[in-house]
Amino acid sequence: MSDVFLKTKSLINEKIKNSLKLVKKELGLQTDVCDEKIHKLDFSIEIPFNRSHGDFATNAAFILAKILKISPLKIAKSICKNFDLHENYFKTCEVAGNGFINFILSEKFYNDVLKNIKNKNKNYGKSDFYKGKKVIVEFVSANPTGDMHLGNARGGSLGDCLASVLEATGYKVHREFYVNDAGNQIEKLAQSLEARYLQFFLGEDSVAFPEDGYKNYDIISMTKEFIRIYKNEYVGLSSDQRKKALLDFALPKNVEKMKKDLQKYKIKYDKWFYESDLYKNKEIENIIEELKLKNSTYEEDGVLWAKSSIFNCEKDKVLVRKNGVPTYFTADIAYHYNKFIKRNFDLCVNIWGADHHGHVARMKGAMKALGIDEKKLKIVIVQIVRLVRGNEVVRMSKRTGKTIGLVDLLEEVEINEARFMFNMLKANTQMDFDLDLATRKSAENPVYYVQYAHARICSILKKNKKKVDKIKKNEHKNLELLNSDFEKNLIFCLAYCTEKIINAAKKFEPANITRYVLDVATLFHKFYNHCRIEVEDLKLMNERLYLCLCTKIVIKNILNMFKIDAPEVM
RNA sequence: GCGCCAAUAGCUCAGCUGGAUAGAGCAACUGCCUUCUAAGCAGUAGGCCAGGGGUUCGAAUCCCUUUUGGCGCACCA
Repeated sequence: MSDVFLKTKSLINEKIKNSLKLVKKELGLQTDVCDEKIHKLDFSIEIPFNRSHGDFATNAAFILAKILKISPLKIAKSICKNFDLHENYFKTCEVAGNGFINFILSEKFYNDVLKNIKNKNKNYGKSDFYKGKKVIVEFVSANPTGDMHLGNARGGSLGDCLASVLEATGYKVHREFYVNDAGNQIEKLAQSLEARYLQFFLGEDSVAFPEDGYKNYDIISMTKEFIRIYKNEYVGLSSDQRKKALLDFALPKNVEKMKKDLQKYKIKYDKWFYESDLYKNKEIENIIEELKLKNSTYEEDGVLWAKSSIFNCEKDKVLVRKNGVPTYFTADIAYHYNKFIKRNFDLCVNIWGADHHGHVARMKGAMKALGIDEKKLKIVIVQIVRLVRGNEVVRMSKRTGKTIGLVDLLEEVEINEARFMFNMLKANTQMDFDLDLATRKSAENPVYYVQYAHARICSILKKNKKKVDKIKKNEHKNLELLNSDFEKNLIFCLAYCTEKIINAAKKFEPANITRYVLDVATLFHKFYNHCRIEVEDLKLMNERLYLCLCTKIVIKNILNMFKIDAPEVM
């Protein structure tokens, strides 16, 4: 059974178009005038802000007025008169003063919505909108040179939830972490490790620490671990041998740590893609050749430059340095070429921190230069996040004294809250993560609000288990008793779950879903407070239990999608 | 200086491809537990959608401009 809500919307479009022959005749026009233009139209079907206007409203008359050059009001009246209301979800079709056309839905609509939810159960909300297209979502991709920061925590929660949203709309989703284990910053890491290693044996003063090296504590403890095993056997060897040994030791450990830390956020990747493989497989060499062939580069003073005109950036960018080492940009181009051409993804989604936004245009430019449709590369920019306790900005971890990072956050906040809070706001909104709020176990904390609704439902369903079991088995035909605004509003809200998820996927905004599930919880709490479920009228009681059951399915599906617990008891 | 992103209630934010009287949560004030979970509900109050122009039947939304903030502008990643 297809989604009732989506079906209803497309029915409105269809039926309006069907009515147009009669409408035109009535208005004294040729019946086929402007047919071609009209055929292409997609009228906007909206849920009116003020629901007393109706359940759906369309601006069709305004759009048609422009084309047919007749007043919207006249057109709207005629459409309403000729709109076929029979045997479907519409009860009435009315014209508002200015030309909007409002529809009120019939019992059958509400009936079918609940039936649909019950039947689809765990699959309710999912669709095949994107029909199995392959998408790769690359997120976090932090440098393996130190701890992950708060931005990574936000990007991680967001990327993982976004991936789930895309999955729910029929995409075949691949989650990936790009490990920058090559290039400049790794050389820097090697030099830092080497310096610490030599300092240990030769004394701090006799070995200079690289000026822009990594000074953090991890480097020292990592070196110490290395020394515990290999002692001083690398002191006398060549620098290259020493650095290689140190890197071979440290990098896998760093990557392992990142894996473990991200798992605490319930994030699991399908693949950890190593930049170094691009070098090993000569993909970087190849991409340079490819770009040269496409005439998007030029050489000057031993440096290979990307032409700004082609790469869509202000200045020309370096692809290969004077010393022969390709830049990060070049590796990234090769990486994306790999995603699109070698692995054949239909869509690549990257979650980047706001500090990388300057990279967006030229990356898209690079795709264009390679003949890849740049629209297939979607880059979601995540704005910075600050940690706040009340009015105070929190910078340091109490325990470690260092900048608070991805792991530190989970020492204060539960994973449920972290995932929920990070997905409350649009990616592009700067965010203050309020520790006070997130740790508060009260109504102000939105996670609890939603979970509480779920637990409440579970409690009442459990109490009436026998009845509920029957409801699950039986076919419900008439739900005419669920006729209060509280009940109808709730059902209506449950109805557009699938559309919400599709829209969230279209806009790459999982936050839309977080807010949606909050709406569901709100409407449930209202319903619960106004409509007693355990009433004497058994027929009514059954219908209300049925509504509870369906609400539970929706809330649970969404919390599951975001890997947030849906407790049965609170 | 150039570029990207933003500016909506006291605070944090929604507001779809332009649509009807600009919404929610928090904070403030008032009420509701002998009845299914009060981690809940009902109500009151709160706005020149940063300022100014334009586009049209219609603008918080689109275009231009000014102001303010965040972030970028490496042979770093």
